[in-house]
Amino acid sequence: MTKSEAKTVTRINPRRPSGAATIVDVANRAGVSKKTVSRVLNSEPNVRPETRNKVLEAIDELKFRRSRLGLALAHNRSYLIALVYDNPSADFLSYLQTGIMSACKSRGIGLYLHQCNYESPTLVEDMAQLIGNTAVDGLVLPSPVCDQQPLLDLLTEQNVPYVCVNPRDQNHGLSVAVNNEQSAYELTEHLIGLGHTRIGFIKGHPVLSSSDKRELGFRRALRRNGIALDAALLACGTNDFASGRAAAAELLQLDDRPTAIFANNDEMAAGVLYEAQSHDLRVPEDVSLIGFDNTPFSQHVWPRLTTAGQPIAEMGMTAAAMLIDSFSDRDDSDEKHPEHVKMDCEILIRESTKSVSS
Amino acid sequence: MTKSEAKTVTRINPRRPSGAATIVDVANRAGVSKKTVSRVLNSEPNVRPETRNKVLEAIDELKFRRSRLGLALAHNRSYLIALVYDNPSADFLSYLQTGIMSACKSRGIGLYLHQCNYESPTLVEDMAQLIGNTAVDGLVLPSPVCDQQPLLDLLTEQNVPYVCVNPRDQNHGLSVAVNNEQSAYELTEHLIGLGHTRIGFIKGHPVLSSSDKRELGFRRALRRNGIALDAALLACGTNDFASGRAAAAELLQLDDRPTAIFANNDEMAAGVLYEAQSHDLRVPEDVSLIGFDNTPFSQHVWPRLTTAGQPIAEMGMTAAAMLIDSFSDRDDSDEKHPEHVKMDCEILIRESTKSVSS
DNA sequence: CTGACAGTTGACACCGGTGTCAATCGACAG
DNA sequence: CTGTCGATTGACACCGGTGTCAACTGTCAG
Repeated sequence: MTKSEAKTVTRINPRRPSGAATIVDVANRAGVSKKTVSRVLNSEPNVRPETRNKVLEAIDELKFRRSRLGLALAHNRSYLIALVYDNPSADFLSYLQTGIMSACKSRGIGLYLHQCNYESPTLVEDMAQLIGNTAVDGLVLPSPVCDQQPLLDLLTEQNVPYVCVNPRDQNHGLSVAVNNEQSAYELTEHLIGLGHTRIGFIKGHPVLSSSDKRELGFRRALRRNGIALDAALLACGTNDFASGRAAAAELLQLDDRPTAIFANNDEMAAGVLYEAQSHDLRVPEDVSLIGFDNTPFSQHVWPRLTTAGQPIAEMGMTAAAMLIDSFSDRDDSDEKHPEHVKMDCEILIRESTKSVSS
Repeated sequence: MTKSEAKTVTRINPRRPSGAATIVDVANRAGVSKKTVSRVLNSEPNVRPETRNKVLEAIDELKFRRSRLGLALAHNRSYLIALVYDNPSADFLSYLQTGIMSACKSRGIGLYLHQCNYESPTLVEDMAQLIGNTAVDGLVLPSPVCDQQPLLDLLTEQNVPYVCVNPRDQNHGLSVAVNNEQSAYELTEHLIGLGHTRIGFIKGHPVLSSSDKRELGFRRALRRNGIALDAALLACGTNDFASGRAAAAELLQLDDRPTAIFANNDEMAAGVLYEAQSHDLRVPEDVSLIGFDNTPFSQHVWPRLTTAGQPIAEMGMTAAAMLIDSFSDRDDSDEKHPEHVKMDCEILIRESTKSVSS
């Protein structure tokens, strides 16, 4: 039966370039078929314990590791999710990545990175390429990328799952968001509780939904405490240091200077602090200061900034977990995950705020 | 010729789940074989212009995009490189990623992210899994991951290309590094030029090679200017804010206080500044201060810190370009890339340093 | 002794591309 | 008219896994 024997030995694999063993090597070594090895790898039932052991031994001896490529091709999915970001702060990005990767790791999924420009006309085309070429299984979209409707339309059309992080609105997909409005409200309440009534507010970058929401929280706190909003105390910024400085210069030279300033984020608060200190105004003695984000700056500067911190890593982890679980077959299908998760910021009262002494 | 016609139609593909067209769809549409489509995709010669156009049309009509999975399987490479990092600062990571991705993009390579713990006993095993499962084509290893010899041994044994960023030593692989020693030398020279002779130095984290190198540069500058090293002015730190504060507390309470402090990095310099300011010492009037890294903190604090900035994004771009080009087939093989690239930091003289006035 | 049936295993096609090799075609020299 | 040769094209195997289905085994009831 030389003929049938020749058929059984499917192929003698001359060691692939990488030198790693394949499922065929394992099959030959264990004296079984590819399919049986596959059964063992996937813990399928109906494999005789004796056979299973032979296969496991072979796997061990050859240091076999299943290739994600073969798996991917067979299942027509890449076992990869992509983080598509535009230009978040380095700290946000770093924590978010850590969170995402921790969720990925326990689920055997890899993380693919893609930087884009949210206002580029080629954004949709870029993403179509990413989906077409790389066949990522899903996307994590932090603000402001997740607010680009044409992009979301594409994903919906192509049936690619995604999860938004801090989106402007909750759309049909999944989302994880932080309660910006409430946190800004609480920070403002803190200032009011210290006796401040003339509070300057520096708006954030208009494209970020967090800017609107924080301003809403600020306004609600004033309203709730019967403090009229003075338009002169409202300055515009773009979340960067320079715009914070400029806004501060404007606010601090008013005849009736605010006794406290709430900047939409820590980086602008840094600008305020810089502007104040370089004009010999002391924080918090002359002016109290509040930021948002709990950046390293806010923790390291003197005085440390009162601010609010998002649970960024946790958001990343939750977002990735929701995303992956949404397209993975799961047995416990009764256990429904929520589609929209809202998290609270941590309010951090520090030395940059103080009661009005005058 | 019904027979040969039937043979030409290889298979009718009932649209894959993702809905995307495959090379077979294109082939059928254009009335040619898979192989011919492949030829057009790869710009191979010897395809009749007429045929090429038919194929291009079909590609266009079907919005066909070549799957990286098929490519990967056929070539036994993943068209992915991995960035394996432990715990760099968020800013470093963010800029590095941007640089790497820009080099990747123009070469059609994707970026895979992997966070690890450089001192974990499972580091090597983790990496073996990454290589075995994901089959990444190469690795970018920033310090201190690139200083783990067992890991490098594994990569060498498995023949996986890698590039080190800021390694302790230049080994057989590729590397991109910044001239830490020289930059620290120049910063110290700057202080000496301002008349400082009692200069405190706060060492960095011992596991990072940059710490040693910066200290060497500091010492060389003293030596070169005939200033004896006072052991009391040498403090230990671990590159974080708290250790910078602690070291500053130690240095600033000396009877013969240093007139300047050189902290191994900006975050520790932030600690020094905090400690000084909270004890009513003014920077730079009472003590000059130097950091390293050009972090946002150093730019945003008042006074802004004199520091040195690494060209991080450029380093990332160069590293990724070297790595990818090292394993990509290139026609212009005469054009040799260097294997070890050294870059210079930008020395940034700002307000935190001032001549000794006393 | 026979048939039904669950447990176990393997042959084969398939996923989406590329590499190899042979077949076909047309032009041109002998 | 025939042979040679380069240009063009397609059939087929392969990369590393999984899904489908049929075949084979052994046990047990009828």
